[in-house]
Amino acid sequence: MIDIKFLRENPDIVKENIKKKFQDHKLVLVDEVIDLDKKNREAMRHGDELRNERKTLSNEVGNLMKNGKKDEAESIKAKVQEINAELEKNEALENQYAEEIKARMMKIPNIMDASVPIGKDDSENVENEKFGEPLVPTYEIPYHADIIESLSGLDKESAGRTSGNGFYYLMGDVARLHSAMIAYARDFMINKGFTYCVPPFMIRSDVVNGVMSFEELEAMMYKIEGEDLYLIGTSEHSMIGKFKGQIVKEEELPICLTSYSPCFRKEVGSHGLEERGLYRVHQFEKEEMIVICKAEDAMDWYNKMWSYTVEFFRSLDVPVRTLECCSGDLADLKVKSCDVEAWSPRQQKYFEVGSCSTLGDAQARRLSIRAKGEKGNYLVSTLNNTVVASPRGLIAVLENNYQEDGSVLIPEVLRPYMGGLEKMTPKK
RNA sequence: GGAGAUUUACCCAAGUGGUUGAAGGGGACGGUUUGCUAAACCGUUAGGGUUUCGUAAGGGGCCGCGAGGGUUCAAAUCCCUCAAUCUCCGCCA
Repeated sequence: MIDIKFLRENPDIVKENIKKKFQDHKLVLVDEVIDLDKKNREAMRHGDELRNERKTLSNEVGNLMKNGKKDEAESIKAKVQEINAELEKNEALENQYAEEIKARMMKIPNIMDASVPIGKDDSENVENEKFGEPLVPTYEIPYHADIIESLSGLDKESAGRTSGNGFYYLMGDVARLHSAMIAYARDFMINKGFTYCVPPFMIRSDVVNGVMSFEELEAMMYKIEGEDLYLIGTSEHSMIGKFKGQIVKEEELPICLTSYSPCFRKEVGSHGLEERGLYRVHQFEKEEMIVICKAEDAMDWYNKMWSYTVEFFRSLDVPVRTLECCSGDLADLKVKSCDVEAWSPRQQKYFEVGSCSTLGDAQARRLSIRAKGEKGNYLVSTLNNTVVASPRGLIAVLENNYQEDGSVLIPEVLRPYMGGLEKMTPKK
């Protein structure tokens, strides 16, 4: 959500930005908003006048009553009732304009950073940089679910019975490795100076509506029956929601938090669930990082944040690359975003394990998150990024550390979390 | 889950229908006094959103007493719904 003042003063920039995102059908929204905004301000001014008049006259009624001039008071009362009738009509108009403006503002995309590459869709995303040598082993790497099964680490059949498709039981050492990664990610971020946080795993509808659109909500969120609660799809929801309507002190910035949570997703979107694997599932666990900072520091943090994820995966001997979201693939709320992708030696290609975004002040405007500074209050910038999500991160580690004999080496940094175990070997 | 109490500014707190344009403390800040500090005294300290006038400095208007509705000529004050906090009971890891 961009600033309506900015739109008022720079309609051409807003339109140019829409064109760069190949959303030409939204161009008309800009002029509509300008027109509605004008009408709305007119209505507001009229309403203010009426309210002012009512206040003055009501006070007069009080004075007249005190002095026993009942008849005069009655005639003024009648006058105020007329004003109220008009005010009611006018307020309906004010509300209508405000709603129509908001509906359009929600659809107008955030102004992208100048560095975002122009492209129509995800096929035109741009590889920024590779980290680590993408190894092509001389032996075949099995499908990740088969690796996990060979290590007696997976039971999808039982999960199917208890919960249905998209769920899984992780078992034994593999389950432990999964938890080890999350725990290591937590400590990794704490060492970067982030504050660790375990947030609520359910949030109310007003928070959900603040962090995502209705369409996204329908596609992702599980609702608790009979309660005003949703299971979170990522801890970003509760972590950013934490600051909804708040004014933080400038000296507290930047706020750097790292949070653990399970994540629940309906995944009713285009891709759907995978039959066998653990790549796309209804439930996973994630270590997340969020930063709330001043606008001028946002780009520095953005670069630091994705590089933390790169560093994290490199410490697990997983080759990665960063893939920048092109204009057409960039979500409307974001200023700039890139995915961190891990190398899959089986598929000989990279796959997404994390996503780093800077949203400028758009999210803060929507949720009203401000900082109190010397020159007054201002909207903060918000950023979020994945440290690691598992099982997806688990897949990357298993494939990249798979040995010819079917065993899997445990990356050194994870061994302390595995009771010193160095290697997982198939039972048979 | 049940019963009761509470929610006003940085903190405490007065305020049950009409100069509340929100009292009074505390704290903070500024000043006087002072060799310095403290004390005392004086002063300042209600924000936030938005709109409008003005080149600007600045001045108006509207909203704002947990949130949202309602009653009324008029709401911090009366009514309803919701949320949070505290106490007790129940239940439970």
